[in-house]
Amino acid sequence: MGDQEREEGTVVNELVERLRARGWRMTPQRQAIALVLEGDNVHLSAEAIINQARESFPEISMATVYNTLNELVAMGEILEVATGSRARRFDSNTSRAHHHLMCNRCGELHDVHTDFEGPTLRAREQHGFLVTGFNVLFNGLCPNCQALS
Amino acid sequence: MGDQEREEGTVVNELVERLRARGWRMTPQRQAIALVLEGDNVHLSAEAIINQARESFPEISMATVYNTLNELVAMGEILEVATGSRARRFDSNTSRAHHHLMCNRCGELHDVHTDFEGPTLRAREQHGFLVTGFNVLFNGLCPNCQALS
DNA sequence: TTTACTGCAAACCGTTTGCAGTTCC
DNA sequence: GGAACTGCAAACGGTTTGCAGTAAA
Repeated sequence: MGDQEREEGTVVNELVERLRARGWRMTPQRQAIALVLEGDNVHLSAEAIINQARESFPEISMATVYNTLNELVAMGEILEVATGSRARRFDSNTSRAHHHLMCNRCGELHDVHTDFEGPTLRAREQHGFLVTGFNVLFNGLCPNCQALS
Repeated sequence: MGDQEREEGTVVNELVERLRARGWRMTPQRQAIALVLEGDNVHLSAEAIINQARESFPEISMATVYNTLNELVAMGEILEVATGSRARRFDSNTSRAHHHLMCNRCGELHDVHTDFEGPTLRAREQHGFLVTGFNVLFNGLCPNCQALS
């Protein structure tokens, strides 16, 4: 809170600028959401995004947040992480391909960058698919949860 | 249907035998579920499992299927695949570590086996986690969906 | 002024649960 | 006989939707 100061009602935020450039109407709701999504290691659930967005725009509704998140995903401005858990997790880091590390216990997520060029599937393992990419989900216990067990 | 014949009401199925050995009561419901899970490349949703189980035991209820699937996952007899989609997908292949290939369009899943020993995270990328494993999800278009687009 | 966007609240979907009744051992 | 299991149906949590009203451009 407060890292991003408002200047006469306008948020300084790269995502806001990109959305404006795409022709989006820049409502205070969308600015609040963009503010939450700013940063390098943001992997929030929709609920967490709503709660944080309410800090700068208390009246924002779930519907608006979900609508916005879905549009952002559709246009590639944010990513969805396949975690296997019930609630979706959104990742605002689209600038560089990366993978994820998740805590089995509390669900904490981190971006990770690996050395290798990535696994490739031999032709016989492709089952006729046109393979377009892959994601690696590392898992383990975060420092906090190690201490607890 | 019919690959696995009943012999005087008893299903011949390795999973059934393992569960019996674990002290499970072998109800017809559980046999029906085990029958569905038999095979090498089974990646069904709970709904699909219910529907297929009803072919051999029509009265089976959702509650029983979900209860059973959850217990099977908890005891490691089946795996859950993190696909990022809303409905869970269950994988009955626990005999050999493997990864998955999913169709972006229709959600079809395949087991895949990769050459490499797997990505490793340099210490600085572990963020203090105790890393216990990883899963790779390849994605692309299955043959069917390639033909459609 | 126009039409994109918002909030409400009800619906939705996959999953879980409490409980009374049944069945396996 | 008794504990383990089942089915029902209601509840749940996360997400989506229709629609009437509001506000950005």
